[in-house]
Amino acid sequence: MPEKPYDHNQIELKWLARWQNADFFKAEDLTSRPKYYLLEMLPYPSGTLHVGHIRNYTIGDTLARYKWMRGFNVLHPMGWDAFGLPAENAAIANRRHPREWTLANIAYMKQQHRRYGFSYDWHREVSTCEPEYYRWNQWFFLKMLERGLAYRAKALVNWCSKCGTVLANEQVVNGGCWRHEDTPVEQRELEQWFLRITAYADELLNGIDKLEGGWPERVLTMQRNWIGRSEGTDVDFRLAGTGEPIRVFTTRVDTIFGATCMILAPEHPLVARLVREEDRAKVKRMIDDRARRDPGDLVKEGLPTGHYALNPYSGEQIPIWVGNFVLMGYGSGAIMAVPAHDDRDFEFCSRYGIPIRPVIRPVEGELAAEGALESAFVDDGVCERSGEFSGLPSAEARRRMTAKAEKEGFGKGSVTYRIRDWGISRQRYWGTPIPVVHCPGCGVVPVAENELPVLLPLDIQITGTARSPLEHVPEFVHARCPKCGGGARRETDTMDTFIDSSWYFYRYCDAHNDKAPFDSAKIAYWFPIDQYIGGVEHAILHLIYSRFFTRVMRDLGLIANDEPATRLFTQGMVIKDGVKMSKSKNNVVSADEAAERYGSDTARLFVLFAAPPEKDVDWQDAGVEGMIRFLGRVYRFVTRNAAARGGSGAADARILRKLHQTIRKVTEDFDSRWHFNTSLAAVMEFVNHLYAAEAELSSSAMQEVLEKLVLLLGPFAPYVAEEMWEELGRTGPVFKQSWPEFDPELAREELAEVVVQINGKLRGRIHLPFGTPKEELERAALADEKVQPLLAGKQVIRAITVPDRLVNFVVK
RNA sequence: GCCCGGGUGGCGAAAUCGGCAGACGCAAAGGACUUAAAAUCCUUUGGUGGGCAACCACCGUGUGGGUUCGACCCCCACCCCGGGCACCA
Repeated sequence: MPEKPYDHNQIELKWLARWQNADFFKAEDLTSRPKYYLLEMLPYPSGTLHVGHIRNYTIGDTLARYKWMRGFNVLHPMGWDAFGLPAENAAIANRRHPREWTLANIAYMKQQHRRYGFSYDWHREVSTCEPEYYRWNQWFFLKMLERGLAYRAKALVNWCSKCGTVLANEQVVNGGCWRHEDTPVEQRELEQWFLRITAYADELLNGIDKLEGGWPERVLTMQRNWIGRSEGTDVDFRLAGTGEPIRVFTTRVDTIFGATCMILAPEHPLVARLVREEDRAKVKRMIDDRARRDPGDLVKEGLPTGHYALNPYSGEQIPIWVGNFVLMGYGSGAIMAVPAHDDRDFEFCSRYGIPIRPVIRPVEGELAAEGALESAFVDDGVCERSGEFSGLPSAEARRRMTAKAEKEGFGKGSVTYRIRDWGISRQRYWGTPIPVVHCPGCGVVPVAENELPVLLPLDIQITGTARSPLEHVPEFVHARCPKCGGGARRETDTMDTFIDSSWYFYRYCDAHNDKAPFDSAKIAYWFPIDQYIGGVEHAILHLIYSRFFTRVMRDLGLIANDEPATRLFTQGMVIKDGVKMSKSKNNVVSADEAAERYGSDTARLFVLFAAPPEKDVDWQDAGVEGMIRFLGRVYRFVTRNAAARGGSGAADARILRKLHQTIRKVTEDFDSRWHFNTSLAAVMEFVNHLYAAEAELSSSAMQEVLEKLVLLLGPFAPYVAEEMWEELGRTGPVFKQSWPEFDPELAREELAEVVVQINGKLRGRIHLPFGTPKEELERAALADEKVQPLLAGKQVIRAITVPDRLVNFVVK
């Protein structure tokens, strides 16, 4: 049969049409077949996919197809993270409704997904901006409210006085408003909703140990640091004069005799009272300034209040300052400054001439003289000048000093976390309405469960002014109080979109349930996720929130698993010309362009072949050409040999061995580290061998080789594999065939190649049967014609032999 | 500043357990086919030196040390690149 040219467009469009309405990738709930839940992070529907997205989904799709071929019941869903600020910005810029804009983007991107042959079960598609989805956000919120996991508190927000609106953090550019860069952002205090993630801080931290091995180490490290557990001591100093307590948290209570001042965060509640009238403006400036600046280039500044605090251990009076580097959100918002033993305090106190008093000496060394330190001594050591605690090692002093505080009631041992409660209020339109009303009589009242969803009104003008766009919609704002039936004002804040993505993967298991977020039995079947794939940029927020939601849902009795996913894979980016693809750099390669020019099979192959999936890859057109060349090479070979009469058969054994070695290599890559670049290299190498042996293969060997080759390529290049499968006269989609097994006997080389070294340098190779005993190996190595002359006149001191691999002679 | 990654040909990379450095692909050069070109197929391709040649010798995985019969791989110090965190008391 004559070969056919590889026309990728014709092939891909043919199968695209055939697959359009097929239900190929439907996952079955609750079967006895082994399940495999494979998930890629759902995208924000920004408008169009580029080849960076394609890489992410190709990694997942290739694995999904392999698992199908391995007989798994694969759940491979896709959805849309469809709420969010860009839709609102687009509305302001183009006068297009966020919903309309979002839905159009989704429709377009879905076609792009199909064009690439991604094997999603579209029956389970989830779009987070639909009431069918977000009503369950509201439901979870109510459950958390009932359990005290949702609460209101005052918090600072970014405010632009020109827009008259709240700014999201990403709308703050260099300390100014994104639309009015000359207008500095101010900090305003607003009542906001929070979720009590800190209640789970310890559990989230301890759970990390169990993810070890399944999640990348650096993600786990980032999460540990983010939670930031510190053990220390709360100590109440007393305000001189009134005696009222001022609490500080310290991990180094052993240094407390060296405290030479106390510093309050500018937002600390006492500051308003203690600071002199004429300094109020300075404090306000400190607060705004900190919000605007990179924390890196903030210079430590302070302001004395003129008041004093009493150290409960020494009775000493120390001055109280306000300092811009003290954080209100951590500990109690007040610190004791021990400049001799803390770098930050050292810097601050040096600047303002506050005494620096060493009270810890190195274990082997002298206590530094007062004022003699060049920098803080921050290590543990031995306490000195510390009253009854002098002479104690730091750790012991901490224990005894904490015990004393507890006994005398001025403090206690304490654990503090860096992680804060999750502020979920957004003064935005395009998000999930928070389901509560504000009643003048009853206060904050939750909407009844059977009243959900609180629908986001669609008739709205988005102008970018006012506290929140929803405030302009009277029929939304005017509500009845569920408790007393009187008039009430509906909450106009919407939820952070991280809520949407914190539990969407549960919804995939039961996407159309209108009675509950999902059926728990289905979750029990599918969960936990076997493999989650996404960008490392979500290592902290999305993945911690998801772990938090999972635990809340477990405690609500809805699910049994503690963690959402047993394995996580973070893939690298696709870059172009050495930099990240972005619209502003004008170097974006669109998914459409790649598919039209090269075909989606080729694009898929390139992103897998260019580097292992965890590394960044540079999109290079020349490299892509190489992949289309390879597919053409395979395609022509298969088509011209599909019905060939067959040759001598002289190469049969050799090629079949190579075939089984190739199957082994590809299978091992799938089952271990997903280095598809080496899998594909092995297949290419095999094809190179086929070209060399084409005339020497018997017809039966050829048939077997062609069939297995097509199956091997199936997960990587689904279109051309399907076409070739048909050319071979076979029916049924490739991904429903069994993955080829390799036979270790057939894959084995006849003879082992044993390397001969002299003093570690390669000098020759000998070929011997596998399992040749050591002595014989050495005898053969000595007899080798290349080795022999080099050993003449030398004395062999030792021979190191690795069976079937190597002999190394150590000579003098 | 701290914590992770990483540094291998002209380029992307491979070497999975301390045992043949550079598989596979790109680019480049040469050849075959063609009126010609494209496409395709074949060959060569880490560096230096030598040989008409098959080939031979030496050097070579960021730098400098170390461990080892043997190091891209392990240890110590340093340089460079990328990422994350960054006043968390």
